Formats: sequence, structure tokens, C-alpha cells
Amino acid sequence: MADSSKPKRFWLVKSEEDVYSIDHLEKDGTTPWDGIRNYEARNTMRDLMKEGDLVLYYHSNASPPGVAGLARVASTPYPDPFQFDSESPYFDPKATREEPRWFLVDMAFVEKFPRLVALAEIREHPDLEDMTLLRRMRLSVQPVDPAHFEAVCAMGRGRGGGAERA
DNA sequence: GCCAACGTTGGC
DNA sequence: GCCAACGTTGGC
Repeated sequence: MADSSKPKRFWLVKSEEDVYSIDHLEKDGTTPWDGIRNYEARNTMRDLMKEGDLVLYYHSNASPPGVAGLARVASTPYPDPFQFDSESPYFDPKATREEPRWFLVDMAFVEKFPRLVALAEIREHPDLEDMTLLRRMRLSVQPVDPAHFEAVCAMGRGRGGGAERA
């Protein structure tokens, strides 16, 4: 009920560019963020993400890798259907419909940045040295500090290295 | 509950 | 394709 008064949280998700890029997401509009098989990433989607939260969309296995734009959390959490599908690479024999193990949310396209914010630029930005992206290389769903979120968006919308201040 | 082996992620 | 980082599994 009073949800709209709560401060928004920000997140980052990784997707392999050649598997599911931000252009795919723009075309689809909304997609289930399935196939996540890491407990910390699952807990973030299941327990922490709220509909409407904004998400940095990161292209991994890309050249160069980096943040390509924004998505938005577009559902409440629900069980990842592939955990029940024995034909799927994401099948989990220990998961049951009564007690699912893996949860996901839907992601909706918001915007593609005019320019990619490359991982190398993020590394070089003095205000971003504590960003989870740089500290937890293999975590594919992760929180983003609001100040870090704003800095990355500013870089993506054209204000280069972030050296200037308002 | 420790920890070595193993498998995967993901930059380069 | 290589390999470092690091999460997960399983023996004990």
C-alpha cells in the first residue's frame, strides 16, 4: 500500500551479449530472468527486488564488456519453470513444485544508452572503485549503490569519464 | 565442518 | 583459447 513512499533500490544484471543482449530485450519488451543458478543471485531476486526497481543491464562476454542500458523489475518473484524441466540445462532434480529451489523475476526494457559504459571505464572511475561489479566478478545479479547507479547512467547518457561535477 | 577437487564465469 | 577467480560439491 505505502510502497511508493519507499526508496527505490538499484540492481545490476549480467547477460551474455550474444545470448540475450539489450536489443533482444527491447524487441521482447519483457522477459523472465531465468536460468540463474547461484544462491546469492536467487536471494536477491526472491527477497529484495521490487517491481519498478531500475536495473543496469550489463553485457558480459562482449567486446568490450559493459553496461548497455537500463531495465526494470517487472514482476513479483515466482519459481523458475526450467528447474522442473528434465530436458532443460537448468533442470534441478532436487527442486519440487511444492518446494521450488530457484526463483526469478521478469525484466522489462527501459532504455539503451547512447554509448556503452565499458567495464574498463568503470574501473578507472574513482567514484566507482567500490562498485560490487568490480569486487564480485562472478555475481550475475547484484545490488548497486544509488550514487554508483547515477554515475553509470550519466556516463551512458554521454557525459564521458564523469570528471565534471554539477 | 573442513577443505581439496571440480566446474563455471567471464575478462582478455 | 587461456586462465584466474571463485562458488559448489562431496569425501572424510
